[in-house]
Amino acid sequence: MLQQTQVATAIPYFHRFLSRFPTVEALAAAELEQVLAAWRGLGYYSRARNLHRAARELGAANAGGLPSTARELALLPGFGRYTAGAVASIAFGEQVPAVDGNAARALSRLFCVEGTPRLRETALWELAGRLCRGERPGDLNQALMELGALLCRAETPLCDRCPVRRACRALSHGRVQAIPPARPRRARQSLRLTAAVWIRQRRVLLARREERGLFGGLWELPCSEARGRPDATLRALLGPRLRVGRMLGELKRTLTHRELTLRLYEVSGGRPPATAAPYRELRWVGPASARRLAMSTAMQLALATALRRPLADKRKEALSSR
DNA sequence: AAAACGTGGCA
DNA sequence: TTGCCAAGTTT
Repeated sequence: MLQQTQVATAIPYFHRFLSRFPTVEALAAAELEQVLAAWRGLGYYSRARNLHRAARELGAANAGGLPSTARELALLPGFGRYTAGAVASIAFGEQVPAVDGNAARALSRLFCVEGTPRLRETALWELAGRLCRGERPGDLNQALMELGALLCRAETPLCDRCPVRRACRALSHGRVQAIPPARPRRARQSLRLTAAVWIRQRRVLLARREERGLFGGLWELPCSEARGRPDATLRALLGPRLRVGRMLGELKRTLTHRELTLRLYEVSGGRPPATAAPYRELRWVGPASARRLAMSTAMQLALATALRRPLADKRKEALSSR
């Protein structure tokens, strides 16, 4: 949960998740859909899919027990170098580094680490590897991350209060602001989606995405990329005899690499197909059940519009209904 | 190995 | 409002 996510954001999810899946066995026994539902709104859903896979591998291999070395941990899905190092050092006391974004920034400044991204990466892990060879490698690793998060911050570092300011090479060289360099960001691609709002007997038609890529495994209003007229787009998805009515609303949402625009159209007509590629499943869902399904925040907002939930702040409402 | 992958907080 | 980043990993 902490991968690319601030601690404060993850905490409530963490508690709910652990009460829902208290053990590796419980997680392994659960359906992916339930795991994704518990992850709903947290983002980067591949983490939930990987964690679920890891639980199943562990259950099969050693009765749910975790391996205790970074080397073995790194074999599990979702465990990269950082996570494997963090678990090994913090939970098992292994003398291995764990360099997250915060630690990387703090180390970069302390030792004036510069150069190409690749060289810096190597240097940072090397430095962290030396530092963690003490009695409490887990504490060292956490202290480094904490230093980066609380004091050696990206925009406004608090060098006045830094306990290692006398050792900081970036500070003595006047390069604190220049290190580390901001990483280049790619421009966002716009993704325009046309979505079907098909309501029948108080239920809305939802679709489950395939388990990969954007929003993989999550439920949503059936939609596809807008090419040409909305009626043509939606008939290609749900059948040629579909009746496409008025537009019910539009939703814009910014993701890291996407500018998402979702246009909602009222549709009706006959019965939907058994399946609609590339979806894995179609299902009629009542509003109460919809609120419990695995769904992105974007789609929660869209659904709130589609079902015409009253109230100005649909965003807050959608989020609080988890 | 560059690009994709969500969402929220903060200045 | 906009940009940047967050206890990164996968393909």
